[in-house]
Amino acid sequence: MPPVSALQRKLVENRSLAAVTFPQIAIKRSKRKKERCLRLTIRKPEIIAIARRDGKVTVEGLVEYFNVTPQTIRRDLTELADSGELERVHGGAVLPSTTVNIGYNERRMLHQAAKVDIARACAKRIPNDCAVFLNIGTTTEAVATELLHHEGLLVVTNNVNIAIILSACKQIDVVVTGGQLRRSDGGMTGAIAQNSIRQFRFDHAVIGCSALRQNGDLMDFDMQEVSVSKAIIEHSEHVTLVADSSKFERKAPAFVASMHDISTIVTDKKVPADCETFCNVTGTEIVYTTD
Amino acid sequence: MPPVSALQRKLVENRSLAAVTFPQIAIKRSKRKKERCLRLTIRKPEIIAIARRDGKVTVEGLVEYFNVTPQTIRRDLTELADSGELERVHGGAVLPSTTVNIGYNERRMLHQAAKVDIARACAKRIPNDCAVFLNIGTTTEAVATELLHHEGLLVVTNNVNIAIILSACKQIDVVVTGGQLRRSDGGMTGAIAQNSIRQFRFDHAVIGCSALRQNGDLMDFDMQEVSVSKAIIEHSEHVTLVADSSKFERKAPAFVASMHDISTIVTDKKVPADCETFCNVTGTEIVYTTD
DNA sequence: TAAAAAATGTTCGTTTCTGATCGTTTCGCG
DNA sequence: CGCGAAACGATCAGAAACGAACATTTTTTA
Repeated sequence: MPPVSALQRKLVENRSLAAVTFPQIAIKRSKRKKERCLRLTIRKPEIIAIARRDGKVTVEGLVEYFNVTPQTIRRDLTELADSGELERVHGGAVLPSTTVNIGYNERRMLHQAAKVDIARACAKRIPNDCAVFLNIGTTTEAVATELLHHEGLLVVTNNVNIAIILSACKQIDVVVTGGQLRRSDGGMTGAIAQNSIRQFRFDHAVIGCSALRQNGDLMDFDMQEVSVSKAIIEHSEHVTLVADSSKFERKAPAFVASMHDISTIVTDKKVPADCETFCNVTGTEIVYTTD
Repeated sequence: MPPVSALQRKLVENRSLAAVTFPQIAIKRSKRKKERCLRLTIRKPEIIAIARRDGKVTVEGLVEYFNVTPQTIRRDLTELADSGELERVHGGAVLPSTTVNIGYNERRMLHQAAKVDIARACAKRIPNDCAVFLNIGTTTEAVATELLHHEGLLVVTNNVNIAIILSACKQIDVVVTGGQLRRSDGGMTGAIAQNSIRQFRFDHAVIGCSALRQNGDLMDFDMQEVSVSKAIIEHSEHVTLVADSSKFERKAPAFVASMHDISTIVTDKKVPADCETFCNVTGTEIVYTTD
């Protein structure tokens, strides 16, 4: 028996030989490889069901259950992982529940330094003993952290993360609006949230947005959030927009509010000239953290 | 056919030869080795789930649970700590202090074993595809963890911890009632909570209580919570009380409900004779976890 | 019915994980 | 404060799992 290295060489030779002799075959091969043909096996739905029930599946267990070889199960799991329905691990697969939280944590890190600066500047402008609303968003979460040393605040929020952050502080009364919980960012929206907001009048509201257009319009990705933001603005005396400069370059589909509604913008870099002009017209104060 | 060991030896020889001949390659190799590649183990998600449920995990306990060596568990915990999902302590790991209230964590440990059993029994009796309410309480939180693998649930809760626990699961819609946030246990009460509850009709409600009197009256420490519980009972078809046996010996001032209102009690030890008699009268089913 | 395609089984080299060992650090107790 | 025990981290060999290529079986389709 020849050593393996010789075998490998031989295999390589054979392959290249085939390619040379029958190029059409080689082409077919590569084509088939490129086509991501997903196999429709009877096992897949059942595998997912088992994974949902148990939180995980093992190759070994599925081999026994379906009475097929491990290789077949691996193929199934690999494809389920490719399509994002499961997460592959050594020896099996698990539900991909963790991925959501990780995504949010990473997003939270983005522009972290700028956000902290913005949050600090924003918190400094909020006095003690008043009623504040904090909206969804990573920047508003940063504001919550900076508010921890204020006194006599009543903070209302529709962000479950903010609720947790502020629950550490005895000096602050926290009210949660309630509503449909959004996994991606811990936000609560919907009719319940709006109804709760309508029962208050806020001295200060701190809101974020997904994007800020040149003409000063606040835009967002989520329609649900729009109606909540509108309710907030309606019931607040002073509205502060916290937005790091990355928001100037982004686009988002849903109109939330115009600059008329905003009392103060806190940001880290020079806003676009058009937007600044608009702020002058509407009397919106611009606060830069870099001062 | 050469034995595998011979093959491996040959490979090793080749590698070390390469290392001698081209030292720069050896350096590359070692660099690559230093890169922390995270292992994809099937245990990690389960470890996190256990940590969320119990507030902590021990190396010893996990060794027994997974039937692997302490070294392997340590590796898992180290990596979970590196990625920030747990916090490493001597002998095990705990939830990161940011996610959960510290004093509350300790209370969560109390009667943990009984609570998990009760939660499991309770979750087993809740079908898929229905509307469920989960009230304040450490035992109801344990129920939430056990519900993670249900499908098609709408869960409404006035407990911010439960909202966080369930937000990990894509299969479950979570609605938060909102209300005044209580620092001590993450509960939300008050008019907002009650109003939200009134907008639903629940197939199942899971509630806890601070104490259970001999005559079957459910008692609580907090007046605020009483009106919320009343609203829950009013709007639920099936009400399950989860109460570990320590509740039988406690006293609490506020009357929440009588046994008439409860469909099922899930508990770990024999309820007092008087109470049992009362359950027979009211038709309340008693489920013991020790069965 | 035969060819083609898909699914499954088989083999083999490679990667990754696990358990064992050893030296070091931390914890608990006197 | 010091000591012993337990827990810890690094390292390495062996084992298990893995993926790629190929062979075989089953299903589809022309």
